[in-house]
Amino acid sequence: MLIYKKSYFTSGSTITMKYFKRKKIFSYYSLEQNKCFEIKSNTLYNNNKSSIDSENENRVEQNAMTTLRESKLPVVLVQKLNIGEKIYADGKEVGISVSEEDCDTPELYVFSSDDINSSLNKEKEAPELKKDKYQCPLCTYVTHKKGHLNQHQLVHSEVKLFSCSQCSYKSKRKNNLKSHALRHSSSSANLLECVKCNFRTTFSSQFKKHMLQHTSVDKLDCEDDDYPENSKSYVDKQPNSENGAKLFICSKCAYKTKYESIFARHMSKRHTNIQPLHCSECDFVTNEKNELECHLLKCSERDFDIVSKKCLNIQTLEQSSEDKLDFEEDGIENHINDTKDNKKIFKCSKCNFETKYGSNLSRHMLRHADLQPSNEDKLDCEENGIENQKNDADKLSNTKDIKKLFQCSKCDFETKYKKSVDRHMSKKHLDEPPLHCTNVKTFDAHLESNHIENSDEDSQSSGNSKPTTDDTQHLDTPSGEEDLMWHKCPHCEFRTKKSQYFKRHMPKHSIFKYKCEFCNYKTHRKAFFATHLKLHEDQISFSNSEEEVNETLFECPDCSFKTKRKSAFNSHISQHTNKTLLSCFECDFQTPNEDELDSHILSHTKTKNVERYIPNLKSEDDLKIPRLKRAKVEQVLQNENNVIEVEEPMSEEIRWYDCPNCNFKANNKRFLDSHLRTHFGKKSVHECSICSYRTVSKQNLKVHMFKHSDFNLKI
DNA sequence: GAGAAATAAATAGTGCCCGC
DNA sequence: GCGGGCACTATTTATTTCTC
Repeated sequence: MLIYKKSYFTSGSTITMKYFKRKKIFSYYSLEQNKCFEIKSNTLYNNNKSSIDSENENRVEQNAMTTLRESKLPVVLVQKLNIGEKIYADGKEVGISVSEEDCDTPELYVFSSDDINSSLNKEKEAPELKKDKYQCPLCTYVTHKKGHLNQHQLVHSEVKLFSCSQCSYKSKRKNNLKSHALRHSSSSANLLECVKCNFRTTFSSQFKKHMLQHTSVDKLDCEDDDYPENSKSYVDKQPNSENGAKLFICSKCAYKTKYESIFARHMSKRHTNIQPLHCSECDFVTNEKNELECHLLKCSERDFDIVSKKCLNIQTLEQSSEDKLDFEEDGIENHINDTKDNKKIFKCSKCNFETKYGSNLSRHMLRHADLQPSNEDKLDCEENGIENQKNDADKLSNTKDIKKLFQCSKCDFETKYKKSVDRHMSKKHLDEPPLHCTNVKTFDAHLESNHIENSDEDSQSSGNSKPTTDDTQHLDTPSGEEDLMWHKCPHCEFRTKKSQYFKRHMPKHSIFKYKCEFCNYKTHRKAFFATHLKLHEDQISFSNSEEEVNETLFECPDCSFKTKRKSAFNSHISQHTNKTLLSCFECDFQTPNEDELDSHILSHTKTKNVERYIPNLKSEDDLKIPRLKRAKVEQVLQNENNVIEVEEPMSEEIRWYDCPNCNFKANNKRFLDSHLRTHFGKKSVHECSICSYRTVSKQNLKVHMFKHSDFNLKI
């Protein structure tokens, strides 16, 4: 998915602008207008993968230049970055170094000019709301110091200029890199050890936090009193010399300066017992009057913000009618309580699992990654996924009632498990007649005829529709009693007091009208589908390309990436593995997996001459060709003529191994296992001896085997 | 398998100080 | 007095560990 990136630097008076190949637009941030701009490029790349040639690239630059100039925006292209190059603007060094990684992308350009400088000058005034107050143009951050604003604006930049020399860590800020560097330092000088327990850390903040656990801890904030008792009182002026220049050296600390006035200020600020100024609102103390004034202003604003934000939260809850609608369905009271208490609930998008800890949710999600769900569970997950998407859109996903129960539609039975409801239904209500509408034979038939086919997703999704007379006369309670009766879905745990919401829900159990071509997502609502399609924006942008589309859905075992294109999948996988992609000589097929390449090449070998693959045989290592091809080469070498048509590999006698998770077929079990690792990662696969079930988890296999034992018992 | 807490690490806000 | 940088620290996020 394309991310709308913007980078903004004030320290170097430069602006970075990124070119998005797929969208064919330039994106940059305008200081003058305080917003991001997109500029379309007139030059279209070919669909061929290697089409970004230098000629096209230059044309894109020229077009961008022209567009920029015509737009009269304060940006002029200086140059495209190359690795290791310094950046100059109008003959002057701009003063920003860009890491090699960022330079290495052809999409990154740097712009600077006098216009920008003038804009920056304006920027000095523009964000200044009033004296000593600066606001970030990209967010709501406000500070009273320009330096802090500069530092803050690194948050909006993606460039990490400070790299750790010992690992891959990069930081936007030098001081954070310094903190990080302590991780690599094993010297005891940086290690803080608790004298009352075995706790050790290199972080002073964590050390202090730890020490608070020892209730009898002594005063910790005593840095200012740390001077040795036997140290003599400071000497006001202690001139010394360094390289011939006079130096004023502080006897109380390591400070030294060649300026007498500055030395005097240092001594007065750092080593004199002047009366500190206290904030009346908090514990803040300072020696400087202007600092106190600055703090007081901030302190009062902070209190106001806290109050206003709380009010805003409640107001927001009450404002949106659509939100209100969903609150009713999901439990508005719990939502409000959770919001007020600021208790975050992490919910699994594939099942009903909920936890207060994000880490536990991450761990739980591994279960879904390990095992392919059964059809029934898959449906449940999809439905929950739809609900969650809806809730995400309404920012309610984390605020639903923790005790979400499955309820019997015919009695008060409730349980946490859907299967328990099914079991309950089969035992308790199997003989009972189905729910009847007053006007139709069966409840389901009634729903189908009156509430599914006639439903209009678009109008419902807008939230403006009102229940028809037909709706209310059937499912609602008599006039005036609507809010007293729950409408319970017979297929799931959903229930609502509003017939219109019930009507909107029921089509979920009908045939899904909208099916995503990029993943398994299905929905009956057009609005949801449109929202979902945004997840595949990048893939959609390629929908008209000539790239071959595979019907199989490829899912990354390491993240949530999904795609129908094997090439895209392999390209993505290589990001995790950092492996070099192996290319097929015959087509554009690429894979980091040698076995998979072998398997793929079989599709070409039907009528191909081996010489095409191995034009000049040397040694196997030198050739670095897949094993399968090497085997074929050996056959060729045994032939006297050294030129032979490759044997037909697609023989009917070959046994094919089908992947249970996709349409992949292999004529070699090893290839299938290799392929299965694309579903399960690099873990070993455990197979069921009775059926085709396969999993990477030994424990899962054990659980699975109970199914067969259960089956045997029934027999 | 999951709840809960501890620990580690990254990130960002800000007080403080210094050079000019 | 201003701008910039450093250092401290609170907060957030990720990982590990203990326990049931």
